[in-house]
Amino acid sequence: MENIENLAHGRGKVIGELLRGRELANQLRHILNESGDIDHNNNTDSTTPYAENLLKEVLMTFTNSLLFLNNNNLTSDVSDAQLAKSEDSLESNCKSTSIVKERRGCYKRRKVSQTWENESEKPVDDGHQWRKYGQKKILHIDFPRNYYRCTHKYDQGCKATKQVQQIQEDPLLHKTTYYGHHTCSAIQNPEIIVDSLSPTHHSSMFLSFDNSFPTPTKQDCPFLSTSSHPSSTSSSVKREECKEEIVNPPPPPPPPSSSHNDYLSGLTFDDSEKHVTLSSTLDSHDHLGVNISDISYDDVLNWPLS
DNA sequence: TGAATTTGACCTGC
DNA sequence: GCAGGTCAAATTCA
Repeated sequence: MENIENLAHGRGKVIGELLRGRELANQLRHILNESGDIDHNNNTDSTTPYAENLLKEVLMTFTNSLLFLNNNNLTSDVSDAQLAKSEDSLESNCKSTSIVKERRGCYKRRKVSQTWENESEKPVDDGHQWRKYGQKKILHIDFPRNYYRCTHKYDQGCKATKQVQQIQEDPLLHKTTYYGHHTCSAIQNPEIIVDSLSPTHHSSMFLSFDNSFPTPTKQDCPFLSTSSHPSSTSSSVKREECKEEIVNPPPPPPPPSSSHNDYLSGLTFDDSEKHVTLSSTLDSHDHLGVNISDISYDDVLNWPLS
């Protein structure tokens, strides 16, 4: 038992380090972008493709490592059906809304849910809008735990919540635990512009963002969806599709609206083929072949892993 | 003035 | 009975 806890703790550390590495690489990319070393629109410097490829490889290494760890980190102990069942039983206890009003606190307490965690030096902006609904002092922990729910809990019935806890051993670190998945269709500022069709970069994907690091506002853009829709060539259309599909945030639990759940067991990029191949631990039909023109490279790089 | 946060009370699971 | 999760009134903020 203790070994398991140690393993989990060690993996958390590794994930934290990888996240930091990816973050630093992103910062480097941002700096290069600002200095003009990587100019996707006016790329005449012969060193630029090399630097860019290096950055891509670094970021890909971090991402793949995180994916691998994350794939083993998801704690979906209970099926959606079981969750629904338990929720139904709880709902049945709340007879009517009038009673609920009288019985303050008649709520669905989360018993076991699908969770995933993230540690970062500061609370991460995962692109979703959260509203704080509680703060609690936890036993033997100096720092209070903050409770957040999705802003669209009531207007869209989004059940996603998260808890943010400063880590006692390292107060600079914040551990964010996510519960449930977003069913709302609102994501902030997913300014993803896909420029994969650049004639001078037929084997690369180029992206630019209106938003600047470290705001990871596109994390939940679900390139893991089956992308059954026709490929889009317009970046604005791409953004809309992202908004439409954020009901399926990648690493987290399987979305209810998708027949293709996204517990990845593997992910490979093939620039020459412009394809991202996603392997799922689920049924064979869940193996996804997704045209890269539908997927932004940085969607992968900014997943809320761990 | 509406939205977000704070905070004590309430409720559930163990 | 205790600890933790959620509610909702009060308060603060933009």
